[in-house]
Order: sequence, then structure tokens, then C-alpha cells
Amino acid sequence: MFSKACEYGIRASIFIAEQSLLDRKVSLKDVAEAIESPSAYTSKILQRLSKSNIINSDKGPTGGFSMDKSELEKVKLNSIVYAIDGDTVYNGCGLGLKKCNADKPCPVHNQFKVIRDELKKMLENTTVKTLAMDYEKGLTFLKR
Amino acid sequence: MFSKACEYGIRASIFIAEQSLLDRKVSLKDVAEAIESPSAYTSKILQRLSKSNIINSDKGPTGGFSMDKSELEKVKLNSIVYAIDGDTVYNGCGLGLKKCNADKPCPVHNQFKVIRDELKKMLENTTVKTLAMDYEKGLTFLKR
DNA sequence: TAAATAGTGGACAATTTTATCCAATACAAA
DNA sequence: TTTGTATTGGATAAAATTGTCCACTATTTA
Repeated sequence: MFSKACEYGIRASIFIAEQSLLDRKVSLKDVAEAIESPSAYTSKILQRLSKSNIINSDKGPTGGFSMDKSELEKVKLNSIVYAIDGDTVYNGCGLGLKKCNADKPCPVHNQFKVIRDELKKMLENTTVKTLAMDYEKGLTFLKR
Repeated sequence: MFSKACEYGIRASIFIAEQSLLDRKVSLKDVAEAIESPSAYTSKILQRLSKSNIINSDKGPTGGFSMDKSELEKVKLNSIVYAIDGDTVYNGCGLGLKKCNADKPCPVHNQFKVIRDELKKMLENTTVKTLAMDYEKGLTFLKR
């Protein structure tokens, strides 16, 4: 569904969000350990999220990654997915055709449209904040 | 969503089904041209579909690929997907966790479950025959 | 201003997926 | 039974994705 990079990106964002709710900045190492991901690779992903203004990153001692508490409910899953995987989830054809649309549809165009619209709606409506709060309560998990 | 191999597999099956409805066997070359795919790679995929008894393959002159007309409505998209991509579509965690389930869910477990169930239902209910018939009527396309 | 800390960026390596090549096999028809 | 045709299977190769390494920059604190 998503690339591994995107999976790491979402998990990392949830962890950073949760820690930010507790007013804590986290280091790359913290993130990699919390979500059990290769840290150097995770670093690249955090860079992209930072450039897309989804997370903040500060250098130097006392630096680290964080999210603005006040903006947290505005961050939806779809912005993370878009920042890392682009728009393939939304626009890509289910059968890999370059030009698949209502005018010249692939054989499963309509069937996929239903699923895709559902997925899109879900990604647009799910905030990182709610996911972070559930995680904070111990209701959900970010590794294993 | 699916691997490229799986996309080719679905497109190939639809083409073979449509030609079988017209009582025609098709060669590897025919398939590759119809769905615009690399023929040697397509060959591997057809082998897998053949071993999973989704398509027939006959060697020698007058050989080629075909599907039994009488069985055509029994072949659903999900058997093709399963034959090529395995059960990752159904069982894989949306965030890539090894052990994600209702007891120990990832943060988007429930949200994804809705989508996944919808997708599963669609794949289980869509027959290759209906897709082949729409394609035959020129309503849908397998390349570009 | 020196030292320590934490993210950045670029090059590189491993792995997985996608794609190719070719000799071998199986089969139908003459 | 020979010949031609079409799939098979194994070895490789190319491309994309995932993952690693390291020197550099920015920043805080002493």
C-alpha cells in the first residue's frame, strides 16, 4: 500500500507527536528506537518531513525533532503520505496504466475508485494528534 | 497497492479470458502486445498463474495460453492477486508491523481494516469473466 | 571561543523487484 | 520420426528501494 519509507514516516510522526504533547523533543536515536527502524534511513525520512514542514528539526545540543502542539490537529495522515510517496496513492491506476481515467478506464477502474476514495477520505480525516493520543494511552503500538 | 507483477498478471488474465470467450488461444507474444508488458517477464508471471491453475498453458505448435470457458465465472480477482502477491494485501499491517492485530494494533489498525475489508470484498466478488466481457465490448482498456 | 552535541547531505552498499537471455523441453503436424 | 513451434526454467542483468557511512554544519554550553 505504502512504501516502507512512508510507513516509517507515519510511525515516526506519531511518536514525535506524542512526545511533543508531553513537551519533549526527541533525537533521531529516540525515534529509531521507538519505532524500531534503521536510524540512518529514518534520518532521511525525517529530513523530508521537516522540509515539508510536518515536523520541526533543531540542530545542536538540546536539538531534536518536534511538532508544534498548536498545529498538531491540523496534521492529517495524507500530508505525510503525500510528502513521502507523492500522489501515487490517489492518482495511480490500480493496474499500472499510465492514462487511466473515466474516459479510458482500466478494467477495474470503477471498482478501485470506490476503495481509493475510501482510503483518501480516511487519510484526510485522520489526524496525527488522535493517533498520538491513543498511542500515549497504550492503546496502540509502534513496533514489533 | 499491488506489485507490478500482479498488475501484469491481472491484465494478462483479462486478455486471455476475453480471447478464450472467443475460443482463441493466445501466445506469449500476443499477451505481451495486448497488455504492453515485457514479454520475458510476462512469461514468468503466466507460469505462476498456470501453476496456480488459473490459466492453462499448452506447449508446441497450436499451443498457447487459455482459460476454460466453463470455469471463467469462478475465477475471481483475489485468486490472481493471491497467486502472485500472496496474502500481504489481506494480512499485512498498514504500517509494516510484524505482529499487528486487534490485541496489539498499530495506530491505524482499525482505520485500515475498513479499507482492507472493502478491498477484500471487491477482489472476492469481481470475476475475470465480467472484466473480460467489458473489455471485449471496448468499454475498458489494457494498455497505455 | 573551544568543545560537545545533534541534524544534514552526499556517496556508497545491500536487497528486492523488475526485466532479459538462452538452452532445454514438450508437443503437434507432416 | 523429423521438424518447427511454443512454453519452461535457470542464470543474469538492470533498476528501484532500502539501508549505511562519514565528513560537515549549526547550535548550545562552558
